[in-house]
Amino acid sequence: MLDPKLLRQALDETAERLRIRGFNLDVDAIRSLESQRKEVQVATEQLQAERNQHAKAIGEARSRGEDIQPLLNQDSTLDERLTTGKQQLQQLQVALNEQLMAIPNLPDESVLAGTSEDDNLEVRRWGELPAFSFTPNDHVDLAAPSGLMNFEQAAKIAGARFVTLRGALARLHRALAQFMLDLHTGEHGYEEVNVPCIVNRVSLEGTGQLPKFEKDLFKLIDDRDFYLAPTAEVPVTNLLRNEIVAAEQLPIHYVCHSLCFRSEAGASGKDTRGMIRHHQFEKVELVQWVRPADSWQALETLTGHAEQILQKLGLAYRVVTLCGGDLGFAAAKTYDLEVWLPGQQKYREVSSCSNFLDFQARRIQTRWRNPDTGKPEFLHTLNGSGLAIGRTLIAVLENYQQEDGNVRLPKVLAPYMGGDTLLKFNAV
RNA sequence: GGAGAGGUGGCUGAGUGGUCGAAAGCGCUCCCCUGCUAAGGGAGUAUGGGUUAAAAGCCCAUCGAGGGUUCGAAUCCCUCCCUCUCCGCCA
Repeated sequence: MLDPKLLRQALDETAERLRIRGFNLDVDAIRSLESQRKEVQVATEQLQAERNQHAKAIGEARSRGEDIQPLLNQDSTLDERLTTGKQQLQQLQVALNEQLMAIPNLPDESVLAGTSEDDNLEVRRWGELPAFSFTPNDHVDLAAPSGLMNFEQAAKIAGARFVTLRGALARLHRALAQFMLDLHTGEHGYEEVNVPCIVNRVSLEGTGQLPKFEKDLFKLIDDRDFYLAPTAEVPVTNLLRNEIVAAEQLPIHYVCHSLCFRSEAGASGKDTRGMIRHHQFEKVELVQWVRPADSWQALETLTGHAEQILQKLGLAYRVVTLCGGDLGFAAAKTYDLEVWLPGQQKYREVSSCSNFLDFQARRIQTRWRNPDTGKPEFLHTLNGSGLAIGRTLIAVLENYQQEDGNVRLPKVLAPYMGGDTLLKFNAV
Protein backbone atom coordinates (compact mmCIF):
# COMPACT_ATOMS: atom_id res chain seq x y z
CA MET A 1 0.00 0.00 0.00
CA LEU A 2 1.20 3.45 -0.81
CA ASP A 3 1.38 6.09 1.88
CA PRO A 4 -2.12 7.63 1.89
CA LYS A 5 -0.46 11.01 2.25
CA LEU A 6 0.81 10.68 -1.30
CA LEU A 7 -2.76 10.69 -2.54
CA ARG A 8 -3.53 13.83 -0.60
CA GLN A 9 -0.40 15.82 -1.17
CA ALA A 10 1.13 14.59 -4.40
CA LEU A 11 -1.66 12.97 -6.33
CA ASP A 12 -0.63 14.09 -9.81
CA GLU A 13 3.03 13.20 -9.34
CA THR A 14 1.98 9.79 -8.02
CA ALA A 15 -0.24 9.21 -11.02
CA GLU A 16 2.61 10.21 -13.29
CA ARG A 17 5.01 7.70 -11.76
CA LEU A 18 2.43 4.93 -11.86
CA ARG A 19 2.14 5.42 -15.61
CA ILE A 20 5.66 3.99 -15.91
CA ARG A 21 4.19 0.64 -15.05
CA GLY A 22 1.11 1.21 -17.15
CA PHE A 23 -1.22 1.84 -14.25
CA ASN A 24 -3.87 4.45 -14.73
CA LEU A 25 -4.70 6.14 -11.45
CA ASP A 26 -8.24 7.52 -11.27
CA VAL A 27 -7.16 10.91 -10.05
CA ASP A 28 -10.59 12.53 -10.21
CA ALA A 29 -12.31 9.77 -8.27
CA ILE A 30 -9.68 9.87 -5.56
CA ARG A 31 -9.69 13.64 -5.33
CA SER A 32 -13.45 13.67 -5.00
CA LEU A 33 -13.55 10.89 -2.40
CA GLU A 34 -10.77 12.53 -0.48
CA SER A 35 -12.45 15.91 -0.26
CA GLN A 36 -15.71 14.31 0.84
CA ARG A 37 -13.87 12.25 3.39
CA LYS A 38 -12.26 15.31 4.85
CA GLU A 39 -15.52 17.20 5.15
CA VAL A 40 -17.47 14.30 6.64
CA GLN A 41 -14.71 13.24 8.98
CA VAL A 42 -14.26 16.69 10.47
CA ALA A 43 -17.99 17.10 10.98
CA THR A 44 -18.46 13.63 12.43
CA GLU A 45 -15.59 13.88 14.84
CA GLN A 46 -17.02 17.17 16.01
CA LEU A 47 -20.36 15.51 16.72
CA GLN A 48 -18.60 12.68 18.48
CA ALA A 49 -16.79 15.16 20.67
CA GLU A 50 -20.12 16.75 21.58
CA ARG A 51 -21.57 13.40 22.49
CA ASN A 52 -18.56 12.54 24.63
CA GLN A 53 -18.77 15.83 26.47
CA HIS A 54 -22.44 15.33 27.10
CA ALA A 55 -22.01 11.81 28.45
CA LYS A 56 -19.18 13.01 30.63
CA ALA A 57 -21.29 15.83 32.00
CA ILE A 58 -23.97 13.34 32.98
CA GLY A 59 -21.44 11.21 34.77
CA GLU A 60 -20.08 14.20 36.63
CA ALA A 61 -23.52 15.43 37.58
CA ARG A 62 -24.49 12.05 38.87
CA SER A 63 -21.37 11.72 40.98
CA ARG A 64 -22.29 15.05 42.56
CA GLY A 65 -25.70 13.62 43.32
CA GLU A 66 -27.54 16.00 41.00
CA ASP A 67 -30.63 15.15 39.04
CA ILE A 68 -29.54 13.97 35.60
CA GLN A 69 -32.98 13.78 34.06
CA PRO A 70 -32.86 17.23 32.38
CA LEU A 71 -29.54 16.32 30.76
CA LEU A 72 -30.89 13.05 29.43
CA ASN A 73 -33.62 14.83 27.51
CA GLN A 74 -31.35 17.41 25.99
CA ASP A 75 -30.10 16.12 22.67
CA SER A 76 -32.69 14.59 20.46
CA THR A 77 -31.03 15.09 17.07
CA LEU A 78 -27.38 14.57 17.97
CA ASP A 79 -27.66 10.83 17.99
CA GLU A 80 -29.22 10.71 14.58
CA ARG A 81 -26.76 13.13 13.01
CA LEU A 82 -23.88 11.22 14.51
CA THR A 83 -25.11 7.87 13.22
CA THR A 84 -25.57 9.29 9.73
CA GLY A 85 -22.15 10.88 9.79
CA LYS A 86 -20.46 7.69 10.93
CA GLN A 87 -22.14 5.70 8.20
CA GLN A 88 -21.13 8.18 5.52
CA LEU A 89 -17.61 8.29 6.83
CA GLN A 90 -17.29 4.55 6.86
CA GLN A 91 -18.59 4.28 3.30
CA LEU A 92 -16.09 6.87 2.14
CA GLN A 93 -13.25 5.22 3.97
CA VAL A 94 -14.12 1.82 2.56
CA ALA A 95 -14.24 3.31 -0.93
CA LEU A 96 -10.93 5.08 -0.45
CA ASN A 97 -9.34 1.98 0.97
CA GLU A 98 -10.53 -0.07 -1.98
CA GLN A 99 -8.83 2.39 -4.28
CA LEU A 100 -5.70 2.39 -2.19
CA MET A 101 -5.45 -1.39 -1.99
CA ALA A 102 -5.73 -1.63 -5.77
CA ILE A 103 -2.86 0.76 -6.46
CA PRO A 104 0.47 -0.93 -7.18
CA ASN A 105 3.76 0.21 -5.73
CA LEU A 106 5.59 3.15 -7.27
CA PRO A 107 8.35 1.94 -9.55
CA ASP A 108 11.82 3.07 -8.55
CA GLU A 109 13.28 5.87 -10.62
CA SER A 110 15.74 3.46 -12.22
CA VAL A 111 12.88 1.41 -13.66
CA LEU A 112 12.21 2.05 -17.32
CA ALA A 113 8.82 2.25 -18.92
CA GLY A 114 7.80 -0.76 -20.95
CA THR A 115 4.91 -3.08 -21.52
CA SER A 116 6.30 -6.61 -21.51
CA GLU A 117 9.35 -8.72 -20.84
CA ASP A 118 10.71 -7.66 -24.21
CA ASP A 119 11.39 -4.26 -22.68
CA ASN A 120 13.39 -5.62 -19.75
CA LEU A 121 16.92 -4.38 -19.47
CA GLU A 122 19.80 -6.82 -19.35
CA VAL A 123 22.19 -5.94 -16.55
CA ARG A 124 24.87 -8.62 -16.81
CA ARG A 125 25.63 -12.15 -17.93
CA TRP A 126 27.52 -14.87 -16.12
CA GLY A 127 29.01 -18.11 -17.38
CA GLU A 128 29.61 -19.57 -20.79
CA LEU A 129 26.87 -21.17 -22.78
CA PRO A 130 27.55 -24.89 -23.02
CA ALA A 131 28.79 -26.13 -26.38
CA PHE A 132 27.38 -29.43 -27.58
CA SER A 133 28.78 -31.75 -30.21
CA PHE A 134 25.19 -32.94 -30.74
CA THR A 135 21.79 -31.31 -30.75
CA PRO A 136 20.80 -30.92 -27.11
CA ASN A 137 17.42 -32.21 -26.04
CA ASP A 138 15.01 -30.36 -23.89
CA HIS A 139 14.29 -31.79 -20.45
CA VAL A 140 11.21 -33.65 -21.64
CA ASP A 141 12.96 -35.58 -24.39
CA LEU A 142 15.84 -36.12 -22.05
CA ALA A 143 14.01 -37.40 -18.99
CA ALA A 144 10.52 -38.54 -19.96
CA PRO A 145 11.51 -41.65 -21.99
CA SER A 146 13.09 -43.20 -18.90
CA GLY A 147 9.87 -42.75 -16.99
CA LEU A 148 11.65 -40.95 -14.18
CA MET A 149 9.84 -37.80 -15.25
CA ASN A 150 6.25 -38.60 -16.08
CA PHE A 151 3.57 -36.21 -17.21
CA GLU A 152 0.98 -38.86 -18.09
CA GLN A 153 1.04 -40.25 -14.60
CA ALA A 154 0.59 -36.79 -13.14
CA ALA A 155 -2.30 -36.17 -15.51
CA LYS A 156 -3.98 -39.30 -14.20
CA ILE A 157 -3.57 -38.19 -10.63
CA ALA A 158 -4.34 -34.51 -11.06
CA GLY A 159 -4.38 -33.12 -14.58
CA ALA A 160 -2.32 -30.98 -16.89
CA ARG A 161 0.57 -28.91 -15.56
CA PHE A 162 1.75 -31.46 -13.01
CA VAL A 163 4.59 -33.95 -13.04
CA THR A 164 5.78 -36.99 -11.16
CA LEU A 165 9.44 -37.68 -10.55
CA ARG A 166 10.98 -41.00 -9.62
CA GLY A 167 14.23 -42.53 -8.53
CA ALA A 168 17.40 -40.55 -9.03
CA LEU A 169 15.49 -37.70 -10.57
CA ALA A 170 13.27 -37.33 -7.51
CA ARG A 171 16.41 -37.41 -5.47
CA LEU A 172 18.05 -34.75 -7.61
CA HIS A 173 15.03 -32.56 -7.07
CA ARG A 174 15.36 -32.98 -3.32
CA ALA A 175 19.14 -32.53 -3.55
CA LEU A 176 18.72 -29.14 -5.20
CA ALA A 177 16.44 -27.96 -2.41
CA GLN A 178 18.86 -29.19 0.23
CA PHE A 179 21.83 -27.64 -1.50
CA MET A 180 20.11 -24.27 -1.74
CA LEU A 181 18.98 -24.31 1.88
CA ASP A 182 22.43 -25.29 3.10
CA LEU A 183 24.15 -22.57 1.11
CA HIS A 184 21.78 -19.84 2.26
CA THR A 185 21.81 -20.87 5.90
CA GLY A 186 25.48 -21.80 6.01
CA GLU A 187 27.08 -19.02 3.99
CA HIS A 188 24.55 -16.25 3.44
CA GLY A 189 23.27 -15.87 6.98
CA TYR A 190 19.64 -16.86 6.55
CA GLU A 191 17.60 -18.63 9.17
CA GLU A 192 15.49 -21.49 7.90
CA VAL A 193 11.75 -21.37 8.51
CA ASN A 194 8.99 -23.83 7.79
CA VAL A 195 5.51 -22.42 7.38
CA PRO A 196 1.96 -23.35 6.35
CA CYS A 197 1.28 -23.51 2.63
CA ILE A 198 -2.35 -22.67 3.26
CA VAL A 199 -2.81 -18.98 3.90
CA ASN A 200 -5.77 -16.74 4.63
CA ARG A 201 -7.07 -13.73 2.78
CA VAL A 202 -5.49 -11.18 5.07
CA SER A 203 -2.05 -12.63 4.44
CA LEU A 204 -2.54 -12.46 0.68
CA GLU A 205 -3.72 -8.88 0.91
CA GLY A 206 -0.66 -8.11 2.95
CA THR A 207 1.80 -9.19 0.31
CA GLY A 208 -0.29 -7.83 -2.55
CA GLN A 209 -1.71 -10.94 -4.29
CA LEU A 210 -5.17 -9.80 -3.24
CA PRO A 211 -7.50 -8.12 -3.90
CA LYS A 212 -6.45 -7.84 -7.53
CA PHE A 213 -5.12 -11.25 -8.49
CA GLU A 214 -7.63 -13.72 -7.11
CA LYS A 215 -7.76 -15.59 -10.41
CA ASP A 216 -4.12 -16.62 -10.10
CA LEU A 217 -4.77 -18.41 -6.83
CA PHE A 218 -6.26 -21.72 -5.74
CA LYS A 219 -9.04 -21.05 -3.26
CA LEU A 220 -10.11 -23.88 -1.03
CA ILE A 221 -13.79 -24.73 -0.84
CA ASP A 222 -14.12 -24.00 2.82
CA ASP A 223 -15.73 -21.23 4.80
CA ARG A 224 -12.44 -20.29 6.39
CA ASP A 225 -10.95 -18.14 3.63
CA PHE A 226 -8.20 -20.59 2.82
CA TYR A 227 -5.97 -20.29 -0.21
CA LEU A 228 -2.99 -22.32 -1.35
CA ALA A 229 0.07 -20.12 -1.08
CA PRO A 230 1.43 -19.17 -4.53
CA THR A 231 4.84 -18.55 -2.98
CA ALA A 232 6.44 -18.73 0.46
CA GLU A 233 6.69 -14.97 0.24
CA VAL A 234 3.12 -14.88 1.53
CA PRO A 235 3.38 -16.92 4.74
CA VAL A 236 6.94 -15.85 5.49
CA THR A 237 6.43 -12.10 5.03
CA ASN A 238 3.33 -12.37 7.20
CA LEU A 239 5.35 -13.93 10.02
CA LEU A 240 5.99 -10.41 11.25
CA ARG A 241 2.49 -9.05 10.84
CA ASN A 242 1.61 -6.45 13.48
CA GLU A 243 5.05 -6.64 14.98
CA ILE A 244 7.37 -3.89 16.08
CA VAL A 245 10.88 -5.23 15.68
CA ALA A 246 13.72 -4.04 17.91
CA ALA A 247 16.44 -2.26 15.95
CA GLU A 248 19.09 -4.71 17.20
CA GLN A 249 17.24 -7.62 15.59
CA LEU A 250 17.65 -6.13 12.12
CA PRO A 251 18.20 -7.16 9.48
CA ILE A 252 16.11 -10.33 9.55
CA HIS A 253 16.92 -12.91 6.89
CA TYR A 254 14.71 -15.98 6.45
CA VAL A 255 14.95 -18.77 3.94
CA CYS A 256 12.06 -21.10 3.31
CA HIS A 257 11.65 -24.19 1.18
CA SER A 258 8.01 -24.58 0.29
CA LEU A 259 5.41 -25.83 -2.12
CA CYS A 260 3.87 -23.18 -4.34
CA PHE A 261 0.50 -23.38 -6.03
CA ARG A 262 -0.63 -21.28 -8.94
CA SER A 263 -3.73 -21.53 -11.06
CA GLU A 264 -1.96 -20.12 -14.15
CA ALA A 265 -5.38 -18.94 -15.22
CA GLY A 266 -3.98 -16.32 -17.57
CA ALA A 267 -1.39 -18.61 -19.11
CA SER A 268 -3.41 -21.15 -21.01
CA GLY A 269 -1.42 -22.35 -23.98
CA LYS A 270 1.78 -20.89 -22.60
CA ASP A 271 4.66 -23.20 -21.65
CA THR A 272 2.45 -26.25 -21.88
CA ARG A 273 5.39 -28.55 -22.56
CA GLY A 274 7.47 -29.94 -19.72
CA MET A 275 7.73 -28.67 -16.20
CA ILE A 276 8.37 -24.99 -16.82
CA ARG A 277 4.99 -23.72 -15.71
CA HIS A 278 3.11 -25.97 -13.31
CA HIS A 279 0.27 -25.64 -10.85
CA GLN A 280 2.49 -27.00 -8.13
CA PHE A 281 6.19 -26.50 -7.72
CA GLU A 282 8.81 -26.12 -5.06
CA LYS A 283 10.86 -23.10 -4.36
CA VAL A 284 13.47 -21.90 -1.92
CA GLU A 285 12.58 -18.35 -1.03
CA LEU A 286 14.72 -15.64 0.54
CA VAL A 287 12.94 -12.98 2.58
CA GLN A 288 14.53 -9.97 4.24
CA TRP A 289 13.37 -7.21 6.54
CA VAL A 290 15.79 -4.30 6.62
CA ARG A 291 16.10 -0.71 7.77
CA PRO A 292 14.67 1.59 5.11
CA ALA A 293 18.06 3.14 4.43
CA ASP A 294 19.53 -0.29 3.67
CA SER A 295 17.02 -1.77 1.26
CA TRP A 296 18.64 -0.86 -2.05
CA GLN A 297 21.94 -2.37 -0.99
CA ALA A 298 20.01 -5.36 0.34
CA LEU A 299 18.43 -5.91 -3.08
CA GLU A 300 21.89 -6.22 -4.59
CA THR A 301 23.14 -8.66 -1.96
CA LEU A 302 19.95 -10.71 -2.03
CA THR A 303 20.19 -10.99 -5.79
CA GLY A 304 23.82 -12.01 -5.33
CA HIS A 305 22.75 -14.80 -2.95
CA ALA A 306 20.43 -16.21 -5.58
CA GLU A 307 23.16 -15.87 -8.22
CA GLN A 308 25.53 -17.87 -6.02
CA ILE A 309 23.32 -20.92 -6.47
CA LEU A 310 23.57 -20.70 -10.23
CA GLN A 311 27.29 -20.04 -10.10
CA LYS A 312 27.99 -22.99 -7.84
CA LEU A 313 25.91 -25.16 -10.13
CA GLY A 314 27.87 -23.76 -13.05
CA LEU A 315 24.78 -22.64 -14.94
CA ALA A 316 25.02 -19.70 -17.31
CA TYR A 317 22.53 -16.97 -16.64
CA ARG A 318 21.76 -13.34 -17.12
CA VAL A 319 20.28 -10.70 -14.85
CA VAL A 320 17.58 -8.37 -16.15
CA THR A 321 15.84 -5.41 -14.58
CA LEU A 322 12.12 -5.65 -15.10
CA CYS A 323 10.53 -2.79 -16.96
CA GLY A 324 7.57 -0.97 -15.45
CA GLY A 325 4.97 -3.05 -17.23
CA ASP A 326 6.49 -6.37 -16.15
CA LEU A 327 6.90 -5.35 -12.54
CA GLY A 328 4.89 -7.22 -9.92
CA PHE A 329 2.14 -5.39 -8.09
CA ALA A 330 4.03 -4.80 -4.84
CA ALA A 331 7.55 -4.36 -6.18
CA ALA A 332 9.40 -1.08 -6.64
CA LYS A 333 12.20 -2.79 -8.55
CA THR A 334 12.86 -6.36 -9.59
CA TYR A 335 15.84 -8.24 -10.94
CA ASP A 336 15.02 -11.49 -12.70
CA LEU A 337 17.65 -14.18 -12.94
CA GLU A 338 17.30 -16.07 -16.18
CA VAL A 339 19.13 -19.35 -16.63
CA TRP A 340 20.19 -20.63 -20.02
CA LEU A 341 18.15 -23.59 -21.24
CA PRO A 342 19.87 -25.31 -24.18
CA GLY A 343 16.68 -27.24 -24.97
CA GLN A 344 14.84 -24.00 -25.63
CA GLN A 345 17.88 -21.98 -26.69
CA LYS A 346 16.56 -19.30 -24.36
CA TYR A 347 17.14 -17.71 -21.01
CA ARG A 348 14.29 -18.54 -18.65
CA GLU A 349 13.42 -17.05 -15.30
CA VAL A 350 14.52 -19.02 -12.24
CA SER A 351 14.45 -16.21 -9.74
CA SER A 352 12.81 -12.90 -9.19
CA CYS A 353 14.37 -10.60 -6.60
CA SER A 354 12.43 -7.55 -5.50
CA ASN A 355 12.57 -4.58 -3.21
CA PHE A 356 9.09 -3.72 -1.97
CA LEU A 357 10.21 -0.74 0.10
CA ASP A 358 7.50 -0.17 2.75
CA PHE A 359 4.65 -1.25 0.47
CA GLN A 360 4.12 -4.66 2.06
CA ALA A 361 5.19 -3.56 5.52
CA ARG A 362 2.47 -0.91 5.52
CA ARG A 363 -0.19 -3.45 4.59
CA ILE A 364 1.13 -5.98 7.07
CA GLN A 365 2.01 -3.44 9.77
CA THR A 366 5.58 -4.56 10.25
CA ARG A 367 7.61 -1.82 11.89
CA TRP A 368 10.77 -1.21 13.80
CA ARG A 369 11.49 1.30 16.49
CA ASN A 370 13.83 3.81 14.92
CA PRO A 371 16.31 4.83 17.63
CA ASP A 372 16.74 8.24 15.98
CA THR A 373 13.08 9.14 16.29
CA GLY A 374 11.95 6.76 19.03
CA LYS A 375 8.93 6.06 16.84
CA PRO A 376 7.74 2.88 15.17
CA GLU A 377 8.40 3.15 11.44
CA PHE A 378 7.72 0.78 8.59
CA LEU A 379 10.47 -1.60 7.63
CA HIS A 380 11.39 -2.44 4.07
CA THR A 381 10.82 -5.97 2.80
CA LEU A 382 12.59 -7.81 0.03
CA ASN A 383 12.40 -11.27 -1.33
CA GLY A 384 13.73 -13.42 -4.08
CA SER A 385 13.69 -16.99 -5.22
CA GLY A 386 16.82 -18.76 -4.36
CA LEU A 387 15.79 -20.62 -6.56
CA ALA A 388 12.75 -22.16 -8.19
CA ILE A 389 13.60 -25.83 -7.84
CA GLY A 390 11.75 -27.33 -10.78
CA ARG A 391 13.24 -24.90 -13.25
CA THR A 392 16.69 -25.34 -11.76
CA LEU A 393 16.29 -29.08 -12.19
CA ILE A 394 15.46 -28.51 -15.84
CA ALA A 395 18.50 -26.31 -16.23
CA VAL A 396 20.81 -28.90 -14.69
CA LEU A 397 19.43 -31.62 -16.96
CA GLU A 398 19.60 -29.61 -20.15
CA ASN A 399 22.98 -27.98 -19.52
CA TYR A 400 24.78 -31.10 -18.33
CA GLN A 401 23.30 -33.63 -20.73
CA GLN A 402 25.70 -35.85 -22.59
CA GLU A 403 25.54 -37.41 -25.98
CA ASP A 404 24.57 -40.79 -24.48
CA GLY A 405 21.50 -39.21 -22.89
CA ASN A 406 22.83 -39.30 -19.34
CA VAL A 407 23.48 -36.25 -17.23
CA ARG A 408 26.71 -35.36 -15.52
CA LEU A 409 25.87 -33.66 -12.21
CA PRO A 410 27.57 -30.58 -10.77
CA LYS A 411 30.06 -31.56 -8.07
CA VAL A 412 28.33 -29.52 -5.40
CA LEU A 413 25.37 -31.86 -5.60
CA ALA A 414 27.34 -35.05 -5.08
CA PRO A 415 27.03 -35.01 -1.26
CA TYR A 416 23.28 -34.86 -1.69
CA MET A 417 23.24 -37.63 -4.30
CA GLY A 418 25.02 -40.24 -2.27
CA GLY A 419 28.25 -39.36 -4.05
CA ASP A 420 26.87 -39.91 -7.51
CA THR A 421 27.93 -37.48 -10.19
CA LEU A 422 26.12 -39.14 -13.04
CA LEU A 423 22.37 -39.36 -13.53
CA LYS A 424 21.60 -42.33 -15.77
CA PHE A 425 18.46 -42.13 -17.83
CA ASN A 426 19.21 -44.72 -20.47
CA ALA A 427 20.25 -47.44 -18.02
CA VAL A 428 16.84 -47.65 -16.41
C1' G B 1 -15.43 -34.56 18.99
C1' G B 2 -16.42 -33.53 24.74
C1' A B 3 -15.25 -30.19 29.16
C1' G B 4 -13.04 -25.83 30.94
C1' A B 5 -9.86 -21.19 31.12
C1' G B 6 -8.36 -16.96 28.69
C1' G B 7 -7.18 -12.82 24.85
C1' U B 8 -5.66 -5.47 28.10
C1' G B 9 0.19 -0.91 26.33
C1' G B 10 7.38 -3.01 24.25
C1' C B 11 6.65 -7.15 28.15
C1' U B 12 4.19 -9.07 32.87
C1' G B 13 -0.37 -7.98 34.91
C1' A B 14 -4.74 -5.13 37.68
C1' G B 15 -9.24 -3.30 36.36
C1' U B 16 -16.98 -5.93 35.95
C1' G B 17 -21.05 0.69 33.80
C1' G B 18 -18.84 7.16 34.30
C1' U B 19 -12.28 12.25 35.07
C1' C B 20 -10.01 4.55 32.56
C1' G B 21 -5.99 5.41 27.30
C1' A B 22 -6.24 2.36 31.34
C1' A B 23 -3.17 0.74 38.44
C1' A B 24 1.37 -1.65 39.54
C1' G B 25 5.85 -3.92 38.10
C1' C B 26 9.61 -4.79 34.31
C1' G B 27 12.07 -2.51 30.30
C1' C B 28 13.55 2.12 28.08
C1' U B 29 14.86 7.75 28.17
C1' C B 30 16.34 12.04 30.96
C1' C B 31 17.73 14.30 35.68
C1' C B 32 19.53 14.01 40.83
C1' C B 33 22.29 11.52 44.57
C1' U B 34 26.05 8.16 45.57
C1' G B 35 31.70 7.86 44.01
C1' C B 36 31.70 2.77 41.96
C1' U B 37 31.81 -3.76 38.18
C1' A B 38 25.85 -2.46 43.30
C1' A B 39 21.94 0.48 45.02
C1' G B 40 18.61 4.78 45.88
C1' G B 41 15.34 9.22 44.55
C1' G B 42 12.51 12.10 40.80
C1' A B 43 10.29 12.85 35.95
C1' G B 44 8.86 10.90 31.37
C1' U B 45 7.47 6.71 28.21
C1' A B 46 1.06 3.18 23.69
C1' U B 47 -0.63 3.26 18.57
C1' G B 48 -3.34 5.09 14.50
C1' G B 49 -6.12 9.12 12.47
C1' G B 50 -8.04 14.31 11.82
C1' U B 51 -7.01 19.58 11.91
C1' U B 52 -1.97 22.47 10.26
C1' A B 53 2.71 24.54 5.31
C1' A B 54 4.80 22.19 9.56
C1' A B 55 4.99 21.94 14.74
C1' A B 56 2.57 22.86 19.27
C1' G B 57 -2.17 22.53 20.81
C1' C B 58 -6.90 20.57 20.31
C1' C B 59 -10.09 16.65 18.71
C1' C B 60 -11.44 11.38 17.24
C1' A B 61 -10.52 6.17 17.50
C1' U B 62 -8.23 1.84 19.64
C1' C B 63 -8.29 -2.97 25.89
C1' G B 64 -8.64 -10.15 19.93
C1' A B 65 -12.54 -8.84 15.56
C1' G B 66 -17.48 -7.39 14.35
C1' G B 67 -22.39 -6.20 15.95
C1' G B 68 -25.87 -4.80 20.10
C1' U B 69 -27.74 -2.50 24.93
C1' U B 70 -26.87 2.52 27.27
C1' C B 71 -26.69 9.51 27.86
C1' G B 72 -22.00 6.76 28.61
C1' A B 73 -18.78 0.06 27.53
C1' A B 74 -12.08 -2.62 28.66
C1' U B 75 -16.35 -3.71 31.95
C1' C B 76 -23.16 -6.07 30.18
C1' C B 77 -25.38 -9.09 25.72
C1' C B 78 -24.71 -11.71 20.77
C1' U B 79 -21.61 -13.71 16.74
C1' C B 80 -16.86 -14.92 15.07
C1' C B 81 -11.41 -15.64 15.43
C1' C B 82 -7.28 -17.11 18.22
C1' U B 83 -4.49 -19.20 22.54
C1' C B 84 -4.05 -22.57 26.65
C1' U B 85 -5.50 -27.03 29.92
C1' C B 86 -7.89 -31.89 30.50
C1' C B 87 -10.42 -36.21 28.07
C1' G B 88 -11.28 -38.90 23.43
C1' C B 89 -9.43 -39.78 18.47
C1' C B 90 -5.34 -39.53 15.28
C1' A B 91 -0.36 -38.62 11.21
